[in-house]
Amino acid sequence: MSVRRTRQREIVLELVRSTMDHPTADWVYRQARRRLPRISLGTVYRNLKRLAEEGLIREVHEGTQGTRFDGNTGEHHHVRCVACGRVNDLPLSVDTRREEAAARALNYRILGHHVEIQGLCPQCHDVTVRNHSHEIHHPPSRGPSKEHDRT
Amino acid sequence: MSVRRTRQREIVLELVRSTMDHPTADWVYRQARRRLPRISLGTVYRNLKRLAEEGLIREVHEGTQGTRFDGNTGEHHHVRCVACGRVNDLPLSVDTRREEAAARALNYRILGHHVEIQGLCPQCHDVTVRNHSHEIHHPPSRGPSKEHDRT
DNA sequence: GTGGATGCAAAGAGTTTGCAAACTT
DNA sequence: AAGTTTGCAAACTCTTTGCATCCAC
Repeated sequence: MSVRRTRQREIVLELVRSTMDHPTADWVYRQARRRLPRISLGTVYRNLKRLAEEGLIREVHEGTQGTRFDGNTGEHHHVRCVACGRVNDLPLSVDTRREEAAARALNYRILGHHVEIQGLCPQCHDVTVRNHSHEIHHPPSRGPSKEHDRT
Repeated sequence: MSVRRTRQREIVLELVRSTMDHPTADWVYRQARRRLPRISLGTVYRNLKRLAEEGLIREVHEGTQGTRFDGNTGEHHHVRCVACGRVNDLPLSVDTRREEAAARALNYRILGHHVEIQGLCPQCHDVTVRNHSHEIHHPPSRGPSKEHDRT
């Protein structure tokens, strides 16, 4: 019933909090293995899920490249690169009162909201321009290029 | 190169447009089979993907229960039930200019935005209340109850 | 006729889970 | 000692793909 403090749990939390890159489970796994070579992917998933349930980290869905995790649990929103899947924080807040009123009118009980801006990150934009692609305004829904790996 | 008009493509598009329920690929498949018993799930996926690329329908991600499709391509936002995954449209628009300015400051090229309100739909709210669960404010990230199937 | 689209089955991601052993309290 | 958590591997879900056949143009 109670939460136990294990090295794996500690490392997973530390890693998610260590970066603003909204890492995927796999990234956390690969990093964690550098400090705890025997850690398993299943354990990483279990810890991520639990930490999110406890509210210590946040899950970020949207995009098809798998769930991402966010160590910043304060109120903020996201920009997502439609090409590589990268996510960055946006500190400002939006007024969603009208949406929430509309949702209430549908008899929803409102719990929260999330704003996501979609775009091309600097790197992907450069690539697109360099290839003088015609697809700037119709980028593929699944990222063609792997995300520029930051470690 | 050119798009061919096939019965499968027609039916998939019709089905996605026929409902405001933001169906999953599987729902479209099950419905389509009633009219075209030999249609395959692969074909449904291929058509959904293509129709989305062509802009005739829209993909809605977020939530872990798989991608959903939206026949309404006009500007609007969504409420999602965190318990059953159901999605409804919200007609109003939000002012995201400040977010977009922030994204631009990060050198993103902005392509669009999406606002999602999270909540409990009427049915799931009722269930939660009836069970006097303690989890109203911490609902599980993966829906426990299957979405109330509307055919 | 020709190239795109389909059905089928197999393969791929990403994520979850059962179980015995290991560890936390 | 009691009960959690782990590692491992198998299982699952959702989605994509290879390929021979089929069909729209």
